[in-house]
Order: sequence, then C-alpha cells, then structure tokens
Amino acid sequence: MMRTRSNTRQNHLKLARRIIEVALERGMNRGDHLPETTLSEACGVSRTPIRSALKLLESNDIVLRREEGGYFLNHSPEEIGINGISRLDDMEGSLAARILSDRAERRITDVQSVSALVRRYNVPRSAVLNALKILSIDGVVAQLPGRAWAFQPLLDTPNALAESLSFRLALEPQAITAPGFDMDSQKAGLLRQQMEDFLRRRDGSMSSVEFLHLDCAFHSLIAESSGNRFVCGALLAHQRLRLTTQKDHSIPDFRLRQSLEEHLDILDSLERMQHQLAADQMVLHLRRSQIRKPQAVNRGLLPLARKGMA
Amino acid sequence: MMRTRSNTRQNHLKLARRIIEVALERGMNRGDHLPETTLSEACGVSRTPIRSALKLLESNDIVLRREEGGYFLNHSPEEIGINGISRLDDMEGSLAARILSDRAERRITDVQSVSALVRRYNVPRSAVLNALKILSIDGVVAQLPGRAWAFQPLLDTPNALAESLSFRLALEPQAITAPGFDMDSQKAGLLRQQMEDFLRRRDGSMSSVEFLHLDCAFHSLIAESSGNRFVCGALLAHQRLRLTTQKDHSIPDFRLRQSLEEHLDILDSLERMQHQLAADQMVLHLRRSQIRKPQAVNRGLLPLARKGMA
DNA sequence: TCAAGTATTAATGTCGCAAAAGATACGTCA
DNA sequence: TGACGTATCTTTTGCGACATTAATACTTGA
Repeated sequence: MMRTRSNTRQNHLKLARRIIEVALERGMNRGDHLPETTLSEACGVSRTPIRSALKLLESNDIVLRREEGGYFLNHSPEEIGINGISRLDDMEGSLAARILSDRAERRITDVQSVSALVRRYNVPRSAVLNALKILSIDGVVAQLPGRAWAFQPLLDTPNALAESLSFRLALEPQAITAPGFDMDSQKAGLLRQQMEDFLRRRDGSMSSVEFLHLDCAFHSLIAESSGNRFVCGALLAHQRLRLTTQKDHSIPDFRLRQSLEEHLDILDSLERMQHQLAADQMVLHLRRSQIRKPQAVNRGLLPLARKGMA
Repeated sequence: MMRTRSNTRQNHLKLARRIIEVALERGMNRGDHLPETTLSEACGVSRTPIRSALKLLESNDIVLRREEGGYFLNHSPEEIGINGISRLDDMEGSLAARILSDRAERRITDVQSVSALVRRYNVPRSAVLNALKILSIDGVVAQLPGRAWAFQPLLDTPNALAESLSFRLALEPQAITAPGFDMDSQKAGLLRQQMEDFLRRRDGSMSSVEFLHLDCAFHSLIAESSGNRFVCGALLAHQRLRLTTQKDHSIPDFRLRQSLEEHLDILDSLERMQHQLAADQMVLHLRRSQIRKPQAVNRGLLPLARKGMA
C-alpha cells in the first residue's frame, strides 16, 4: 500500500496553478521559456518548490523540459486557459471533493466530527484533517466549539443564491466606483481573450463548469482592482466559495452567452474609464443573473406546458 | 511558569464568554441559577466543558458555587456587562496579543516565518502555532505559500480606517433593508441598556476600549439580524477584526457620546419597524465616524487656532 | 422529574522523532 | 551576466504514542 506521506502534493499543485496563472498573465506563448528565477520571484517562494511544481506540470504535459535545460510552455494560452487548470483541479484534494459532493447532495449533515468522517470514508485521520483544512480555507466549513465542524451555507439552494447576489449587489458596484479602482490591463486583456474564445466556439456544448470558472475569474478581477482591501477580501472569499460550492448546471445556454457579453461590455466601459457606467452595468448584470433563477426552477414544467398548448 | 497546555484554556475561555453572553441574553440577574444542562444546550457542547468554563468563571469571581450544588451569578448584568468580559479577554492568548501589539507598532514586518517568531519570543513552537491560529481566526494573519505568514491590513492607519468605513457603508444599510431583517429584541434591549448605562456614568473618563466593545457589539447585532448569511458573515468578520486591531484612542469624548446616541436612535427606528429610516441613519452615523478622522488628526492645531481668534 | 455528580468511553490535542520541503550558496555552461 | 544544476543546511510537516478533554450513560439527591 505504501502509505507514506499521502498528502504531499497539495502545495505543489497550488504552485503549479499559480505558475500557469503567472505565465498567462505575462502573455507567454507556446514554446516560451519559463525561467525558474522569474517564477520564484513572482510566486514568492524559492526555486526548489518551483522546480517540483514544474515537474508536476511536465507530467501533466503542460510544460516541456528540453535537453539543453529549462522548462518551456507546451501549449498555447487558449489550450491551457481553462483546460489545463481544471485538469489540475481534478486530481486535487480528492477527499475534500468527496466530502463536498456528499454534503451538496445532503448525504451528510451540516455538523460533523473528524472521527465520524474518518469512519465514513475509511481514510487516515490526517487525511480528513487535511481535507477540512482545505475546505476551511475556502470558507466551506468552520470549527465550532467542542469537536464539531459545521458546514457553512452552500451556494446550492435558491435562497442562498439570492442572498449571494444581493451581497454582491451591495459590494461589486461599490468596488468599481471606489476611488482607488485600478485594473491590471494585462489580466483584463487575457480574461477578455478567454471570454471571447469561449463565445466563439459555441458548438452548442457550453460547459457550465468552464463558464463558472470564467465568471468567477471576471468578478475576482473586479474585486482585486478595487482599491479597498476589505471589499476586495470579502469579494474574493465569496468568489472562492462560489467556485467550490456552486453546482448549478441549469443555466440556459443563451444566458451564459449574454452573461459573458455583459462582462465584455463592462470591461469596455472600464477601459474607457467610465466607472459609473460600468457600475450600473454591473448592477444590471447581477440583477439579470438573479431573475434567471425562477425561470430555471420552472424549467421542468413550463416547456411541457407550452408544448401542450402549442 | 506552569506552561502546560497553553491552548487548553482557549476553549474554556471562549466558552466562558459565551456563557456570560447567554446569561445576559436571557435577562438573568445576580443570584440567578445557571443550570448546566441549559447552558450546554445553548452553547452546543456537552456538560463537561461547561463545567470547566464555570470553574473558570468561579475563579474570576463572576459566578459563585453554592454548597447545595450548582453555580449562580455573582454580579448584576451591569457589572458583568463589559467589565467581566474584558477581564477574561485580558488573560487570553497573551502571545497572540504580544505579537499583535508588536505588529501594530511596526516592530515586526508583515511577513514572518514561524521559526522567526519562535526565536523572537523564545517560546515553544507550539505556542507560536497556537497564537497564529488564534490570529488567523480573526483574519489578522494568513498563511502564504512557502513558509511565510503574512499580516493582513490592520485597522490602524487612516487609509485602512477609511476603507473599512466605506466597506461598512456598502453593507450595513443593505443589511438593515434586507427583506429578512429580524432583530432579537432580547439582545437589542440588553445592548440598549448597556449603552444607556455607559452614557449615564459620564464622569469625564469614557474608556475608549469599552466604547469599542459596545460599538462592535451594536454593529455585530445589526449584522446578525440581517437575513442575509453572507452579509452577516462578512460584517461579523469585519467587526472581529476591528475589535482585535483597531487601537484608535483619539476619539474625542463628545463623539463617543454622539455615536452612542446615534446607535440608540437607530434602535428606536428599528423597533418602530422603520427600516429605511434606520438605514439612512446608519449611513449618516458611518459618515460621521468617517469625517471625525480628519478632525481628530487636526485636533492639536484647530483648537489653538480658534483660541487665538477668540 | 429535573439537575448535579460520577464513571466510562470516544475523540482530540500534544510531544518527539524522522522525513520532506524550502531557502541558500556555489559551481557550471551558454 | 543570467540561468540551470547540485549540494547543504534550516525549517516545516507527517506520524505515532500518550496525555487530556468531551460526550454519554448512569447514579444520586431534592
């Protein structure tokens, strides 16, 4: 079984994602060189972990190691964009993912003890602790007094979604109109490109998961650009929560497209320095997402009813 | 030095505070009986830790143990209100407090490794880890990749304060006007009483610390009453941060009074179910706190100038 | 019958050791 | 000079044994 150090790769995975992020931000392309030193500075760690992460990326075929030394990007940004990152995501924290999906489907209650989880999943105690640590970073679980861990509200009920949108309605326009608002145009450009790509290849099969990633990335960018550290922190935490727990795959295709186009419009306004306009557009954008819900809930009924009437 | 189990008392201290909170919420008075079972249900833990916490409270003279069995409140709510709680606070997490004050005075930089702290304070490694854990719950520090811990922005610079107020301006009125807003009238009544007491004994020496506690308690109550779990969570976390890191003792006396009176006005409006009015008053209240700052900064100059003109 | 006391069992925190990860320094090659 | 490769030292983390704490069941007393 060779159960030595089960939880070893976590950090490297994180770092690997960060490396991809940095590479994309700097507008690198297929075949470009990835200098270890640069990455180590950008990520704020020494070269040693960078090398491990690069090895990991190599085994995932995202970077290539050349004979003469050094690592090189093996794919174009478009190919990596979402695909590569989500490929890495999948292998990460499998226990955390299992726990989360069991929670999402209400197979486990909202208060759990570590040992109960150990028994349920039949894994070593440390694995559970780690999974809980991962989940608590994203704010999915929290430690209660005594020995109970409680799941926080997940973004998987209509009510929670409504509250989430109302929360964001209060903060996101504020973030945009804040005096210190300043958007990184590199990042904005990259994101714009990814969204346009996504819109272009509309062969009917728009992936909800990819959309969610893009959506969160966009709103996170807005958050980061706000000059207000508290607004930024709260919004980023919320987007992390969305990314982890929002499992709504019932968004109609046209709304995905519309939503991305609204993102692009907002980016346009921001580039023209029309912050107030952008904030108003954001309000509109969030409100539209809000009213989509009731439609989605009725989707199983209304079309049938219409069919019967036709 | 008796340095056994530094973290042992943490939980009990928390529980002790919670017990006081519960007792006050239930409108108990001096001499009232504190049944273990009731408390254990209210706090969501078994009777065993409740007993430890009660022992702790007994050693702090807040509760009394009678011969015939059982614990009883030893003071009136007024006496306990802030005094008792802050007395407990003081003995808590001393290392965390030291680290925090060193940080507040910029004696240590914003990125630290655990070992650096172990060396600096000459305490066992576990103590540092514990302190960091405490601080990270309040959002004061966060773990970076690699082995670095970074301090989050503290509420001790004019900029940070301004951003904090602007953050709260976005959320608190929203919390009040949220459709699910519902305030616990017990808690509101207790808080009102405490604020009135505080105003009444105005022997010139208004304690800034006590004021901060009251202020945070009021705004936390607003947060809790909001029907929106995300708004509530973000605001509560922010109030915790204020309580831990806001060390501004330069608030002029008249502003403290004015501030508390504004709190009372808001509570009045809320009791009359005039939520919109309360929200507007909250905006005004926060804005007033905001403009106080420049005055406070100039306090050394303006009065002199006026004097000269008079 | 309810609350406090007591005992038992299950779960968690703590400590030391060994192993892995990270930082740093130096050597080498273009 | 800049970047990679290698080596070494420091710091951190994982893990198991053991101490401590919490939950639970049961007993006792008003």
